[in-house]
Amino acid sequence: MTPTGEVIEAWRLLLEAHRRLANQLDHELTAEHGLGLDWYDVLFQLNQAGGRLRMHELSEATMFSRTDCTRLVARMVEAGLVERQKAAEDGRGVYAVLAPAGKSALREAAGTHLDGIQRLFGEHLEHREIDAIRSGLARIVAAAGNGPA
Amino acid sequence: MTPTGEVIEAWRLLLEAHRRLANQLDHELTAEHGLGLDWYDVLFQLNQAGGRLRMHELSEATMFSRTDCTRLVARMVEAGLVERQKAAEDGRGVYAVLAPAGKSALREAAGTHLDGIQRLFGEHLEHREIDAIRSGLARIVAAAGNGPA
DNA sequence: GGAGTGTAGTTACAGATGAAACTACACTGG
DNA sequence: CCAGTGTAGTTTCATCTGTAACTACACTCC
Repeated sequence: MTPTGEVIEAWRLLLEAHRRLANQLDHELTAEHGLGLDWYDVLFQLNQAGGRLRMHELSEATMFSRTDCTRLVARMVEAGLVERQKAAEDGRGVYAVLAPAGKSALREAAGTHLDGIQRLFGEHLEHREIDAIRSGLARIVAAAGNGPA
Repeated sequence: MTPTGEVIEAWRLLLEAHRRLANQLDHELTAEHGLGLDWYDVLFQLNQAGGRLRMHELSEATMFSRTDCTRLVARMVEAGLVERQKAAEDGRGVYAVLAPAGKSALREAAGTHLDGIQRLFGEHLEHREIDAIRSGLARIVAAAGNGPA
């Protein structure tokens, strides 16, 4: 039941790598485009989904709480990057819709961000390591999704 | 400069795995021992260091801000898990010292936590994947440590 | 030996955060 | 059709968080 030292080390490195890179990427994005990583993620997910998502779908896709999504979207509406649409088919529902300004903001920021990912992350990894990370973490994420708790 | 799709996928999986597992591990620790992951980390680092650390060393080891360390230690002193000692050799300095109650709390919580790491993380990884994660992320962390920013 | 610069730690402040309460609408069975 | 139960989203609240100012002490160099 107790993990080996290698497992613990791997987990600690994952924690540290995550914190360092997330901070760095967030700073870069904020400095160059006035966009936090959170806003980027919202724009990215909306774009991936074809331009709009129900609030709870956005919440799941971005891994932000529903509370956060409400506030995030509110501010991004202020900034003109996103619009809100009442769902016609469900009186309770609301769509977050990618606005044109949001789409162009995403396009601009994507360059910086992808660059950062390559420079801070991809560049240091051998191909077999990338594959190992993908396959291993995919299994972990899948297992955590169904988990008993 | 633009990362491959595999690199981006690896990065996204790292983000998702981190968030899911950190949440889950924190909940388990809180539920079973009334200890947050943050407190655990403080106790763990103090123990690793032989029982005491200067505040700024604790900050570096745990990756919490100095502000957080001040507050974290204050609360843990309240709870009797940690003690504060003025540094004799430096009038500005303060040591956070692992109290006996902290040591036993750590010992109890460690079982739960290591178990969780194995169950949620280690168990799903093949040995070669663990090695790849360790070597790759170690290089990344080292590079980020010196980074220009 | 004391002015200037640097470091350790705390505090004040402003903003972010999630859990839980709350509102509004949807569905189901009688 | 309407009570009961469930889901979508927002708001409230209590707490946490980092940045920047602040206090206190240390070191250096004249």
